[in-house]
Amino acid sequence: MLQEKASAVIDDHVTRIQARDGTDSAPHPSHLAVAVTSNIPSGNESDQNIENIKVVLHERELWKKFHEAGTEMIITKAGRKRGSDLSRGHAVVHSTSHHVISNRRMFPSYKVKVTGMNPKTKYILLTDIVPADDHRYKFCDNKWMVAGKAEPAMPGRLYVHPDSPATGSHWMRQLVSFQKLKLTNNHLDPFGHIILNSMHKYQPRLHIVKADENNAFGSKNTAYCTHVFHETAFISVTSYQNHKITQLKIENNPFAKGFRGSEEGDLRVSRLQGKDYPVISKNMVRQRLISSHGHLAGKLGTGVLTGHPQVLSSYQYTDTGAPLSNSDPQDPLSSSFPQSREPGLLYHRFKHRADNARHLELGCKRPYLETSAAVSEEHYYRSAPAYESPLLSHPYCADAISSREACMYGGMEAETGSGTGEVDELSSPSLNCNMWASMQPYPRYSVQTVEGVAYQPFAAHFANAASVVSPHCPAAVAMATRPQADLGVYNPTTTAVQRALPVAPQASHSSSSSSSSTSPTIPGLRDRTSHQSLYPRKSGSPLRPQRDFSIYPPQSSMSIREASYQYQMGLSSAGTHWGDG
DNA sequence: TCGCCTCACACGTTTGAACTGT
DNA sequence: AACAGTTCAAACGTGTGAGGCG
Repeated sequence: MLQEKASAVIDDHVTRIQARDGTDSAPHPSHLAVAVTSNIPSGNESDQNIENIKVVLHERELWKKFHEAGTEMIITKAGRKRGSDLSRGHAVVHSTSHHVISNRRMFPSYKVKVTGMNPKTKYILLTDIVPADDHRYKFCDNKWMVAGKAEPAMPGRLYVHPDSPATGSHWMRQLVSFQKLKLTNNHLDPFGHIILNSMHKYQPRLHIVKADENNAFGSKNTAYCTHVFHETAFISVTSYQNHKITQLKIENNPFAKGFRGSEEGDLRVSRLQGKDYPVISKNMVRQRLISSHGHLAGKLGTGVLTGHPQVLSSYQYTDTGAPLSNSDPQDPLSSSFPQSREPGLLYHRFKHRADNARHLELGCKRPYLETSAAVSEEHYYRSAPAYESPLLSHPYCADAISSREACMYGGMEAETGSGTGEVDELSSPSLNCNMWASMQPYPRYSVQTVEGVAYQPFAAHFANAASVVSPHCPAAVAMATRPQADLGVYNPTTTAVQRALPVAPQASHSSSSSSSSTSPTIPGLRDRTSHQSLYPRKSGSPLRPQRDFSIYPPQSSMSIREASYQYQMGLSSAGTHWGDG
């Protein structure tokens, strides 16, 4: 019954979104991420409608620094014990969560300032990380280049903010931090961390779901919005490729303080190696060499690997919803990262460049030369060519991916099956995480980008979620866990929904940081929120500044079936200009 | 040989329980 | 007794380099 209702809502919503397609994709002029509504109920909402919610990316300048250099995020496998602590003689007591020690957080961390919420309305905040395109990359010639087709997508997972659901006043009181979101490349990750493929480009997204009891699951009044900050896009790596990124991380991440200072850092390396003299790391030297070589190569390769100033400054879309490009002539990222599209140009251009890049592969990650070690860090920074930003938003070409694996519920499903995930859902009563929904294989959806970075539609996550266990946020769990079969997500109607789903941001890199989209109805919330007593929360409790929201603990034993609800995702977007703070 | 990945490591930061002072 | 502030060890997060693998 509920499912039918949800499907009906989706259909209705899709219809409206389709009617709107092509008319609302223009970037929103605001400097904030303004939710552009596509289907907001009229007359029965307060002024704080979901489309009025504004989200500002915290530390946007830092993000931009990384973005300009081509953000990389380390992904690792998990499950090892901490050898270093053991070696220090610490009495290591391993709790369940402490066994998971290797997965890495994102840095910069994903933190946002939210305004415009109804203080009394409850919202669920969650993030996901979706492929930004269908390419695999390699770092060559000090640039990121396309290295082929993307590997099948990892199980799509959601990170539900542990405070969810909470009132608008709660969210607006302070920064909302997704700092403890962790990344992994372990396809079988059982801890609920977000699974990514190495050397692939991803785009984090923020979703805000209205979860108050008057806008609950099945209600057409329930709304949500999606915010995307293009500067948070990154390429996942198992080890840093770009020395610039390494330096930025070291300089800005407190945990990496031990590596700060070129001389001190080198000395530390020396100590680690039992030497009394400074040692320049191989990576450092390599990067220096590549940097120098890349500079030359870049000149030699002008027009092939370097910037294309003519690339459009705003996203354009094909009739089918395919993004064109988001490159901004002023965005340094545009200059070194292969462009998949340019205004009026076709998508294959990307490949063309990749092919061209082969001619320059001599400069790819060559072994460092000892003589390069003589180059001081200071000299390196002063003489090295300005880093060209390798990270561009590449539109995702849904057609290009033909066989992404459907996933079951978060973490446990990766290799136990594929497709609906319903089986696993039934067989796996719990999950030690508070997030996650499965990502639908790309081919199942037509992805419409609104502002450039195309990716797996949010709805796909929800619609195909096999399970999510969130002791903190049953509603969010619920919305992400409804079996896709129930949702009929594979039918044409659903495809239409996905076409209308939110996409990457911005019409202009230089002026826009995020896009947002909204949808009016997200069925399934009422049922969960009305059972909050099962998950005691202090929805209005004050938060510590920049509070963390651990994806642990693995406490919930709520059955997956219990958590199975449907979510609907609507779409619209707003190109956004961002004012700091 | 090469690129990518895993693992172990040392070090710094964060956290929270235990302790101390008011 | 209650609360606030301090201390400190454990836990956690980090980049690095060696080595494995295909």
